Amino acid sequence: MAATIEICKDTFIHKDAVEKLKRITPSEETLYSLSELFKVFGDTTRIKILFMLFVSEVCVCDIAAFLNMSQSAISHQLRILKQMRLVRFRRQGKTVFYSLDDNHIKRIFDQGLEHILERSRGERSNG
Amino acid sequence: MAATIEICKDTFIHKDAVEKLKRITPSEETLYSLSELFKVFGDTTRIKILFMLFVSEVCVCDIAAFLNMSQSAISHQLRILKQMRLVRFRRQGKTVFYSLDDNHIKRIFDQGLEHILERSRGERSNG
DNA sequence: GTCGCATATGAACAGATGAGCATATATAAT
DNA sequence: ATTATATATGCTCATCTGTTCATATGCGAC
Repeated sequence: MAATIEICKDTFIHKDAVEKLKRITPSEETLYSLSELFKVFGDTTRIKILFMLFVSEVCVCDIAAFLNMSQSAISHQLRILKQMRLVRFRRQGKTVFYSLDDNHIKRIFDQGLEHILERSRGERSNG
Repeated sequence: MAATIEICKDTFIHKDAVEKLKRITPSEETLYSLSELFKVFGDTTRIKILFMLFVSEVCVCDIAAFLNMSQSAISHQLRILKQMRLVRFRRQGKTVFYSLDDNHIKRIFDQGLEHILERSRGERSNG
C-alpha cells in the first residue's frame, strides 16, 4: 500500500549513506525487541523498582510498602520486568525475593540521566 | 490515601539499604524525565529515525520515503524527538534537515542491544 | 485437611499514545 | 498577488498501558 500523499521529488540522502545505514541498522525483529526493552524503562514505577534492586534484593511487599502502592500493581510490573529478563526471583517460604538479572540497566540509566542533566543545563543557559 | 490492602508484616529491607537507596535515587522529577526519555525510545518508528540520523543529517521527506510512512507521521515523531532535545534541525529553503543532538543515544542503544543479545543467547541454551 | 499470609493473575476501566486525515504554515518561483 | 512544494499541527480514533478489584495459587503453621 504505497503512500497516497506526494513525497518530495528530490532525494537528499546519498547512496553510500543508504549503504551504511543498511549495514548498521539491526533487523526489524531486533529493533522491535529494543523498543520493547525501552518501553519497560518508560514507566516510573518500574524505574523505581529497578533502583531498589540496584541496592539489594527485595521482596514484593517491601517494594509495595516503600513505593506506597498496592501489592497487585507491583506484582504486575514485576512480571513485565521478569519477561524482559531484567530481574530474577527466588522463593523463601511465602516470600518472593527479586533481584537484578542484568548489568546493562545501570549503565543505560546513567546515560539517560546524563542526557537529562545536559538538557537541563541547556535550558538554564538558553532561557 | 494509605493502602487498604494488608501489606506483609515483616520487613526484610534493612535500614542501611533504605539509606543507600535514598542516596542513589534521583528526585521524583528526574525519575519522571528519565521515564519520558525512555518512552521516546520505546517506539520502532523513532528508533529507526534515530538510526538514520546516526549515519547522516536527513530531511523529513527522505525519512518518510525510506521508512515508507506518511510525512505527517514522521513529522509528529520528529516533534517528540525535538521536545526531548534528541535532534536538532536546520532549514534550507523549503527543506528541513534533522540531525542528532545527543551522543548518549548511541551508547544507550548499544547497551540495550547487548541486553537483547545476551537474553537471546540464554533462550537458546535454556531451551 | 483448614487457616492465614505473600504473591500472582484475569477482567475491567481510565488515561495515554501513534497514525491518518485535513489543513495550516513556510519558502521559493512566477 | 498565485501556485507548488516541504513541513507542521490539530483532531479523531483505534490500540495499548497501568492500576484497581476480585480471585486464584503457593507455602507454612496448625
